[in-house]
Amino acid sequence: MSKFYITTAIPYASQKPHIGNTYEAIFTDAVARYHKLLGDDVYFLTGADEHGEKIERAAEKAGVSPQEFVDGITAALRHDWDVCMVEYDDFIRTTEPRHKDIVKRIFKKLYDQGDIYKSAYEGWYCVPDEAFHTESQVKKTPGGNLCPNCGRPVEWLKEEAYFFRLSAYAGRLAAHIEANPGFIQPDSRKNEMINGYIKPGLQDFCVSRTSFKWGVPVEFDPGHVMYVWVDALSNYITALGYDPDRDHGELFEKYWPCDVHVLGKDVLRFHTLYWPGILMALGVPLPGQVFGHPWFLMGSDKMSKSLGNVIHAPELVEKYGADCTRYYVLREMPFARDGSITRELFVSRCNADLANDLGNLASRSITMAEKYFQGTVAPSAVPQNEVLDLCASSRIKYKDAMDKLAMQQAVTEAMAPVVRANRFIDETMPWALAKDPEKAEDLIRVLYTLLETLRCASVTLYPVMPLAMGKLRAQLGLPEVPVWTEPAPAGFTVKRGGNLFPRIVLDEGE
RNA sequence: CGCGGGGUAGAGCAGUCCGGUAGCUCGUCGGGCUCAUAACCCGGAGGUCGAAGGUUCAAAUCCUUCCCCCGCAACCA
Repeated sequence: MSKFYITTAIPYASQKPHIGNTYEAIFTDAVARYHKLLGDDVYFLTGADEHGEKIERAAEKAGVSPQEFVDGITAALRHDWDVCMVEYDDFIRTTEPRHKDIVKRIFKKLYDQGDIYKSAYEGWYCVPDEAFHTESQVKKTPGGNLCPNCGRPVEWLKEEAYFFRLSAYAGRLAAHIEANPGFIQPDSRKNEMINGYIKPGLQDFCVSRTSFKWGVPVEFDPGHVMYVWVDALSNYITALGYDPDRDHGELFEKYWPCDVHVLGKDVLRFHTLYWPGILMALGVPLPGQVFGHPWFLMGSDKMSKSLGNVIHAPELVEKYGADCTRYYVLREMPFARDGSITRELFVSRCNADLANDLGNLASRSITMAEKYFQGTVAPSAVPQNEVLDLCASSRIKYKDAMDKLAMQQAVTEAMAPVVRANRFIDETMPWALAKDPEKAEDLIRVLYTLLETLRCASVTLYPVMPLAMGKLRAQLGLPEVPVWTEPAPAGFTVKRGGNLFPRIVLDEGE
């Protein structure tokens, strides 16, 4: 049994979660459950990034304190994770003392050893937007430079700030990426990191601000609070009890280095450049893999509040259930390209795959087992045939895909035997076999094949749909929670329950 | 000449690395079956594979040029 430590990025608690944040949590949960299935000792961390200027301002606007504000957002996050069956081992909030105390000491240590130094941040500043812009970002006009966002004039400002000396680690980082092809996934993103950032030369990045207060204070320099990077990224080790000065906690010793950081492609840069830089400076081993997942598009448009096309996971869960929601997002998101979600696609996918193929296969198979054998199918010998061969080969392909985090491929593989089994019923016509007493043995083999196919699917699809697969397994007379090495049973004793996946019928106007 | 991804049947995609009768899912049309959740199974129709040129016996696939869409562009959650 090997250990497996996996994390999501910690969503920024400035607004309620949308399907993108939830997707990440579901994906990570599915990978974690897959490793539990294999028998690994899994630790799954998620949390919330609760500091920063945006939150400070959002709270002010809402008329509450920043802490009250993030309490509300984080409660919403945890609620969404819960209804989506995301079972994490720990949820870390960057406002918790256990995090802040350690982050302060990490910052101090990095400062003391010269990896963090004081300098000034200069740039074009838009006063109304309260935002800095680079030379290349501002719009140059004869009348002066303008803000790229609002079009108002910007002014050159200088702000005292601390910087992390990332440039000092560029060589080691490039070598590490070179030597570990799996470190950054997918490959297209890795190339982007190398060509876009490392080759042109890594620059030091800003780790403190004086323009807002809602953050972890830099204790040796009042007026400065930590800017996101050191604060937020450190959550992956502070949650495990990392301590820069003393012995680390038991969890850290057991689970670090992290096996996989799962995060959105938008923050891949910070996790593959900044974070390893910080870890190198601390003398802590680097994570095994950083996976930047793509995004969900609303049809072909970017999901955004201003377009008013944001989908929230709990809505889908309430209407169609956690299993369908999880199945859709995991089945529909490609490995390296953006996925698409609309109500129509959702309903179509769930009906076709879950209600028609999987649910219906379970329904017709179990019904026949009860009808022809009073629920007990015990073959004299385990049959061998094309369908069971496919179960075996799909299982191998599923595992390969899962190990590469190619979830869409894995789910498709898991479904292949289900599709084949439906055809098998038409080919063998068990209802005809049932009328001929001499064909009793054939009928047993057919039904055993069907039930065994369902069992195989209940194993591979368990990480995707834990609730429904648990129910299916109960109907098949199996323990609700499967293990990867579960042998094919000598026979089945089944009991029909309700439909696993009722067909979704859209109401008028939906 | 900024970087990356994409343009294949009504919709969504695979195939492109390693050229050889253009495939999958949904939809649609026709048929079959009756175990099942109006589900399942079989078959048909539907594509000049973004455009042009080149290499080749043969190009969605290789080369050149161009057009269009999307994302990123260094302190951005």
